[in-house]
Amino acid sequence: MAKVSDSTVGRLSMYYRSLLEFEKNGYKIVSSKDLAKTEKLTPAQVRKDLSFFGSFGTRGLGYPVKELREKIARILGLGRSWNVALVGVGNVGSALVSYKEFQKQGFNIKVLFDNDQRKIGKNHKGIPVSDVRNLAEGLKKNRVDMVILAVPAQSVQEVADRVVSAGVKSILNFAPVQIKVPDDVVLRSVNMAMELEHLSFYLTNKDMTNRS
Amino acid sequence: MAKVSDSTVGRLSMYYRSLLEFEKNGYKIVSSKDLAKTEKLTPAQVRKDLSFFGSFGTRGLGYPVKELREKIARILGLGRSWNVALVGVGNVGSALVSYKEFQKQGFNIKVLFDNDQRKIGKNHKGIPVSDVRNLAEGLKKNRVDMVILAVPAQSVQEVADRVVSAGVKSILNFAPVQIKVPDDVVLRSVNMAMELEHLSFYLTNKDMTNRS
DNA sequence: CTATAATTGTGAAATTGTTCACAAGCCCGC
DNA sequence: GCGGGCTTGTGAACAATTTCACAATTATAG
Repeated sequence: MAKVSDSTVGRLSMYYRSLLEFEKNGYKIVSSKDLAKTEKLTPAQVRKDLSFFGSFGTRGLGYPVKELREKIARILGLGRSWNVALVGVGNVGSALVSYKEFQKQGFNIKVLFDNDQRKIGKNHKGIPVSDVRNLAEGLKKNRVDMVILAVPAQSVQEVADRVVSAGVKSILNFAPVQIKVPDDVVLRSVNMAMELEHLSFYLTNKDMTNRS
Repeated sequence: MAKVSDSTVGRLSMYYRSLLEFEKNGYKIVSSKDLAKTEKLTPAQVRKDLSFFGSFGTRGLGYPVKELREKIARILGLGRSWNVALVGVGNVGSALVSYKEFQKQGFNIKVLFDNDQRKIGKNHKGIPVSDVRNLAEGLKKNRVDMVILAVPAQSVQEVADRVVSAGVKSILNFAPVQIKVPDDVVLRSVNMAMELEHLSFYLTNKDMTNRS
């Protein structure tokens, strides 16, 4: 199978959500054109993306909604439940714990870590908070697949290093700095400040841009 | 001036942060190589990105840290203060209000909107909460430049439409759906569920990927 | 004052990602 | 069971982005 780009994976998530919507509205079949329209893409893009993983449609007709959604779910690894840990029960961390979308997709936050003695040992929204000094132990005990980092910028690299040593292979970072991990660890970053900077860039330089 | 790609703008934000760090550590000059290393890019990429906006370095030497940081700040529109409104004072919205990074960069959340009568009229972390029914009015009164949407998925398009009619030209969306806005409005989206799906994709399909 | 070492700025080449265009295949009505 | 109308799947063309490679320029040491 050919290599798949990051953007294709991102779009798969979008198709998945669109398909849920179509399904809810009673559609049995959708065309690449339908899918493209809801996501502001071209039909060719949709077909090309899907073609990396097989051929799921019927010529002359379109794609069976339910089946395609299930196929994409399987591709994205949503068929199962993942054990997630979150480090840093501050404002952002706290919001993520309550973020319904995660549980809905099978991402179960099993354990929280913090360095604040007042939080350690208690439950936060029903999830136990452990001492971040026992990170490795806690990650292993809970068979954690993914770690979300919501710690301050200055400590995030150190925490990430310890997550990596504990053998976890995928990390989602919310601190506004670029962290470094070995090649076999998958890292995604959400940098909210950067997003606002994007906006201010566009407002400041209305011309010189590539927006489609 | 040539068109500038989205990825270039994103990297400018990264350079900006790196330069702040270099400056804090007393560096007066950095090379494209130094900048590249901290962000895991190639030196050529750094130079190419900067070259879209002018030539800021000295051959044989490198870039003056302070000056380059200031130039990038100006390019990104960080020299000034922006008026920001946030709609949806739930978990995510609440976390964003306390997010220090925003104020630090000149993004001032001036007003909050919600539809919960218990919140309306009160202050939330020092910022007044208005009724979302008075959105247009509130946006105008506060001369809002950017709106952050942290409302539930099912109502986000409707709210976005009203933000657009009120004349606001840039929106940062945190709801996990793709919303539609006219071409002259800049839209960025942060979809946290999608990020975890990315991770689970990579864990599920360790091969077939393009990760650098 | 010259040679040397370093590093930028930038066309050109290479790579990656997107769109086009069309053959192949399927459904449906007659 | 044949023809018309659609829509998929995909190689090829095109577009965008990244990397290469090197001339131009500067600082510095001798």
